[in-house]
Amino acid sequence: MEPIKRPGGRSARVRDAVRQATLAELAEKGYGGLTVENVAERSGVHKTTVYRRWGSVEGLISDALELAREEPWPIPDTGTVEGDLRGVARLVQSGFADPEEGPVSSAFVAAAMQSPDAAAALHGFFQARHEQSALVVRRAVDRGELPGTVDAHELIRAAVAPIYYRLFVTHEPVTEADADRAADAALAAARAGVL
Amino acid sequence: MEPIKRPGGRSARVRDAVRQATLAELAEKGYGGLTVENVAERSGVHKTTVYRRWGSVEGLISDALELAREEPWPIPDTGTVEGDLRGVARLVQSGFADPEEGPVSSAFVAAAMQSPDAAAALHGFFQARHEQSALVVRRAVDRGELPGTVDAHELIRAAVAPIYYRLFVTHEPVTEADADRAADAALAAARAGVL
DNA sequence: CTCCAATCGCAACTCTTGTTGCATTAGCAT
DNA sequence: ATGCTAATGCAACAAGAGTTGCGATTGGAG
Repeated sequence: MEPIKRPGGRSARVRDAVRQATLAELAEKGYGGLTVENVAERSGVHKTTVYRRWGSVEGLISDALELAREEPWPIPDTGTVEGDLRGVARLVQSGFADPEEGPVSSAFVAAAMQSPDAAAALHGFFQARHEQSALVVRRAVDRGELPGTVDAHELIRAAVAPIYYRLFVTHEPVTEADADRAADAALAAARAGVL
Repeated sequence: MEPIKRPGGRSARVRDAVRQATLAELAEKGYGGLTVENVAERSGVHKTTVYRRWGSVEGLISDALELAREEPWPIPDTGTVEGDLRGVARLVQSGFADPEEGPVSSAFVAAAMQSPDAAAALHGFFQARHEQSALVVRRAVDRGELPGTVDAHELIRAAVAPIYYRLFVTHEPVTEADADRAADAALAAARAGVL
């Protein structure tokens, strides 16, 4: 017989405890302050077990990322592309500005830069996000606001990229106005037929 | 008398040796593989000295960043905004694709996510880059290709942001076509008066 | 109910990272 | 040349991260 998993057993409890502890630690201390040992202590799971199952800080984050991927996203539906796209951009901006959510999301990005596993997990995460966000574009095409030739994913990328650029590359402050401008610019490009 | 510096003395030699070793290590092993001890050994400087003057891996990178900031950038001059903007975007894309330069630049971004000092240094670096790149926009305005109301820095940001977004956030491959498209989209937005 | 395999807890250990006190050297001033 | 001071080298140490072998516990199968 094949090795059977024990979805409701101790393993699952341990896993949930570690995941929760990871997120709590991340929210408190950010990526730089995340330690395998701290997570172990906080979760009540022995450090050896955490090392064996997750291997490292990056492993912990990769695991947490797969959780985050499942959560649906409140895609805005304002009736116009302008409003919807701005809504998406603002969702990104406010998410990182939030003192609880921000450090966790930032940690995901940071971890992905140092671990191929985390990078793959983050790639999947954003693939899902882009897929969900594409709905905004499809609705716009249906309403005749945009030509059917628009590349939905590319439009979304252009709408949010400047926010991430400011946050993680140039380290400039990001305001709601910045989010709106990025969305508007992407939309203008799409209307011009470039995206 | 005030403490006098010794610009041509041993301190300067040590500093140069460490800087060079840092860049070499970064190019070889990337950010994750950069260690104070390795840099010390490679540079021939004792590890205690490196710890005292640079403090940590992030300190080493911050220092190297201030060097990189000085280096001028080959701003393209093709005669048209399209060409110039695409040139800037391609410069970014090819820089990160380069097996020598890429890991070093990526390390700068990674370090800035974990150290306020490195973040400040990177902020200054990009401020300088944006300033240099703005020349492309000013020329375009002079030629009448763009309205004088264009925000040069904002246009540059929009032109390169999608590249960084792909590289460091979504971890998608980045081609020359992607760079061109980002530049074109930014330009279309600027022409529409959004930037 | 009993047994068995997988998983976890535990303690001891190693290895790497970073620190500290002191001796030594190099560079600049006089 | 010579003395003074800052900077470096050195060795020993402290702290923390990660590993390993073994025994204990868990939860499912028969």
